[in-house]
This record gives sequence, structure tokens and C-alpha cells, in this order.
Amino acid sequence: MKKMIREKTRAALQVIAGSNELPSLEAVVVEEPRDPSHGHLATNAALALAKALGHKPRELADKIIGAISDPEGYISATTVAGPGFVNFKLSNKWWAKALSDIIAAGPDYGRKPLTGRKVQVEYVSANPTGPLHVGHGRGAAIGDALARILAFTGDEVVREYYINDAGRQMRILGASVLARAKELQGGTEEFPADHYRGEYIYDLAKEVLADKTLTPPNFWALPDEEKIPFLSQFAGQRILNGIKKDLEDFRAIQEVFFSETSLYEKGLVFKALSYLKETGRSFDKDGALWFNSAPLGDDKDRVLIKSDGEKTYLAADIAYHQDKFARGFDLVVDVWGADHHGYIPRMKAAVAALGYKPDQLGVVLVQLVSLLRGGQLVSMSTRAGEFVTLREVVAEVGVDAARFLFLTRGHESPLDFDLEVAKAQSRDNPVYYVQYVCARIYSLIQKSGFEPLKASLTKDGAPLLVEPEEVDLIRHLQTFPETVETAARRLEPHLLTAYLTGAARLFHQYYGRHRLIAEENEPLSRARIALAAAIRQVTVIGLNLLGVAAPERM
RNA sequence: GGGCGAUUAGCUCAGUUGGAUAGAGCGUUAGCCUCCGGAGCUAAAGGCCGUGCGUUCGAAUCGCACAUCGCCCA
Repeated sequence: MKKMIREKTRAALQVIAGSNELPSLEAVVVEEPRDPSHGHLATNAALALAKALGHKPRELADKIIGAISDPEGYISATTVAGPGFVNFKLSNKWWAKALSDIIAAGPDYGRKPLTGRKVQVEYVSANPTGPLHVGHGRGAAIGDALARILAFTGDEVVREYYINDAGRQMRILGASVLARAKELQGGTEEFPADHYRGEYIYDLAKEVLADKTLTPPNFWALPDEEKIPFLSQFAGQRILNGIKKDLEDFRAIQEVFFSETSLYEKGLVFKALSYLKETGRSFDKDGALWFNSAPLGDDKDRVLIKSDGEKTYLAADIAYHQDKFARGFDLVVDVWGADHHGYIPRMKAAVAALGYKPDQLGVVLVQLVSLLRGGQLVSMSTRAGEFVTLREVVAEVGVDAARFLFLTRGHESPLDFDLEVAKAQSRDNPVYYVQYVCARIYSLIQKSGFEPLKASLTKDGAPLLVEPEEVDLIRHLQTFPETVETAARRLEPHLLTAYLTGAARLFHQYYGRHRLIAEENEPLSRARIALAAAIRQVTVIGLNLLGVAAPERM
């Protein structure tokens, strides 16, 4: 739509300029005016180019209108308005053609050809020290939807989960299980304050106590320091299996689970540190090894190996990212919790130090989720071990509602997630509002008995869909590819939930004002059912990109 | 103390290359079931886009200060 007008405007400007070279069209935009009375599209060409072409804006606008060529009859009116905007009204013939194109594209409407770009989306990546909670669910919904959107716009996408299984948290996990095991055996030691207190630790302790195959047979007689590494591994493995199941049930499939420990086992941390040393990006100071990140945009330099010889998380993360890029990804997207925002400059610096462009690392920061029930905050304290798990939330509201609601806000905005709203089967709940479009249209098509794909949208060359609501709907459907593309470029899947909610509103309004199946006028009914089918088609594509079901009946 | 982000209707928030009279949902108020699915629709009320200055034909959008809130770092 915009493309058509852009080309016609450009051609008109060329006519005006004659044999002279056209000035830069960079500042010229074609857009949809907010006020519908201004027409369907408007361009600021006359405002932007008045100076360069030596005309007053309004005079230039008149000249542009005079020079527009439209043999196809796609434009029904052109006007000059305000300081020199040129407004275009498109003809019903254009809208009929646009709708046919959308229907013809079918389930691939909005899909882009393969770009050849390889993209990795890493998301959730929670420490395997406890079950996933609601916040992880938001990260999962965003990461998974992003992966789907990027694949749809032509990238080759791999989804990955990074398992932080090497650090202090894992030792604490093992120690927590040990402490609970002792307790279950009648011990009276106080449970350490900084250990994991969740109920699941008891379950793990019981499981390991009941395990008769532990080696050596006198396992429980070993000193604590020898028991803890085993218990860490034992608990971590089981918790990770639970996480995998949670993600799978949430339809957030990860293709690769990458272990931090494996970085050390494969010598990748050593390799990365050697690389930094050879390229002069690291130095020794105060008995520690430092990454010289400040010249690369970080606030200050960062420690890689502490004076006690222990390597930092950053050292492992640099090795991990070096490995990611070595695997051939052109773009690496990390979905992180918002508390990691201070981490971005040093990772960008690391990417630069490794010889890649900082832009090749895209970081999506996901803000906090506040869980509410009927407007009241549900307390979530990890320290007390009482948090609401993703599994519990999904069991209560369902995968569709949870995923959709996690994607209703920009990822950088904190999100209030109200369990009562998520369960509501009414307009309050945007997921039902959108899904209802699919069910309602499916039912309409069944009832009509038409084959919408075969409907003709014109009769004797005259378009049948001429109501303002119909034009608004087609116009909205036309912007779908652009919306998907923007969501992909900006890594913002929430643009799609907003789009779908808008489409649903337009459809429900249309349905309320016009009968789609008008018995006395079959060609019109066929055209309207075809429009409805196109709306359903686009809604289904959109919901698929969000990983939300598009039901035929509800 | 330094850094990052936020501030738009009573509430929750959209609003990106700067564009004409700033949008939506919820809530409030008043309506719509002889009618294709009422999980819906129609309409009303509701705003100094945190404050001030600047940039220009033109600012919620860009810049600089300030205020308040949140997060990160020391």
C-alpha cells in the first residue's frame, strides 16, 4: 500500500524535476494519518523537498498531485492539506485487489524469504537450583515468540538454554539437600540462612536418602565436603529435568541445553582467556587477571580470575559467547532478567574484544512480573522459599492465557499478571477476545457453506466491499507484514499482541454493525465471508507466532 | 556518590526513523438479546503527554537541566 504510493509520488517528483536530478528523498515519508478524514495515506514530500526544489510547500504539493499518474484507478482522491501534506484516498478497487493478494498468500502471508542469517536466541537459562517461577515464564514466552518471529521473517534460528551449573549456587544447592537430609534423619543443626528453603529440597533429600544404589555404599559416612559435589549434581540434574518438562509443557522448546561446566571441560574458558591475553585485552593487577573492557565502552575494567585463582562468571560468559559466534551465528540474542542490565556493557565489550560487532549481540531485558489475584499482590519471596511456580500458574490459567498475557507489554515494562483476569472469559481477558475472533469466524464460514477462497470480491468489475469498516479491516490486514517485520527488527513480540487485539476489535465492531451473511445478496455475502476468512487467516498466523492456540470452537 | 531506565486519562499501558484534533483496555455512566456465537456491540464522561528551557515550518517523540520512582554498581 505504502509502496504503491511511494512509487507514484517518486515518479511524480521526477516529472516535476524534469531532467534535473532529484534531491534526496530520505526525509520523505508515506504514512497513515491519525485522523481518517485526511485520507488513507499521506506524504510530507512537499514539505520536505520544498526548499530543494525551489517551491513553496503548498505549490509543490499541487504540482505533485498534477503529476501523479494512476492508470489502474487505485487512487480515488488526492488533496492538499495543512502546511503542504498530500493526502491520498485509495479506491475500493485497490482494496479489493489488496484483499485478494492477502487471501492468495494463505498461511505464508507476511512470511519473508530466507535471509541466510543465522540467529541464536538464548532464553530462560535459569540456574538449576529450583523450579521455574512466573518471571521465567515471561522470559520463556518472549524468547520463544522471538524465535518464531525471526524464523518467520527468514532467519535460521536456534534456541538455546545456558545451564549455570558450575558456580557457588550449585554448591549451595547440594549443601541444602544435605542439610535437609540430615534433618530428616533426626539431626538438629540449624538450616543455614543462605540456603534454598523450598519444599522441593525436602523431596530431593527424601529421594536421595531412599536411593540404595549410591556409590560408594558407605556414601553417608563420607565427610560433607565429599558428599556435597555429588548431591549438587544429583539435585541439579533432577531440577533440570523438571525445568525441561515445564518448558515443554509451556510450548517453549529449546533445541540446545548448553552446560557451563562443559565450557571448562572442553577448555573453552582457557581458550577465551588466552585469546584475550594474546590480543592485549587482559592484564595482571593485584594478583588478579583483568579484562581491559573500559576502552570498549564499559564503565571500568572487570576481573576474570580472582586473586584466589577462581574464575568469574564473566570469564565463563566470554568463553560461552566466543563459542556461540564460533558456531556461526550472525546474531546472538540473550533474553535476560532486568537485574542484569549492568551486565550489558561488559558483554558488548567482550563481543568487541572477541572480534565481532557489538550489534551482533542483542540483549532483551525482561522486567519483573508481579503476580496478582483479584488486584491483590501475591507474595513471592524466594528467600522464604514460597514462590509461585510457572507450573502452578499454567495449571490455573492455561498455557494460552499465560503466554499471551506475558506478551501484552513491552518487555522492558514491569508486568502485572492477575490470575483472575487470566482466567476470565470476557473482554477483560485479551486472549479470549482474540481467540473468539477465530471461533466466531470459523462458525460463520461453516454456517455460510461458502468456500471463501473462491469468492470474487468484485461483480462486473465493481468492488463489493465498500463499507468503511470493511476498508478499515483490509487496511489493518495489509499492515501485518510490516508489523511482523518491525517486531523482528526491534525484538519486540508484544507488537504482535497489540496488532491482534486491534484486528479483533475491528472485526467485532464490523460484525456488530453489518450482517456478514446477507441472504438476499449472495455475491456480497461471499465477499464478506472472504474478508472474514482473511481476518481469521491473519489472526491464526499471528497467534502461531506467539505460540498461542487459534481454536475453531471455544 | 556514579550509571541505566521510567514518568502519557481514576487504574494498567500503546504510541521509533519528529507530522495535522494524543490512542486502547479496565473502571465509571447510559443503552443493545424477534438478529450470523452477548466470550460480543453502541455511546458518554475523563489529558498542561512529570516541570522548565532549547533545537525547527512542527516536539509526547530529539537535546540540556530539575523533580519523583525503580534497578544496577561502588
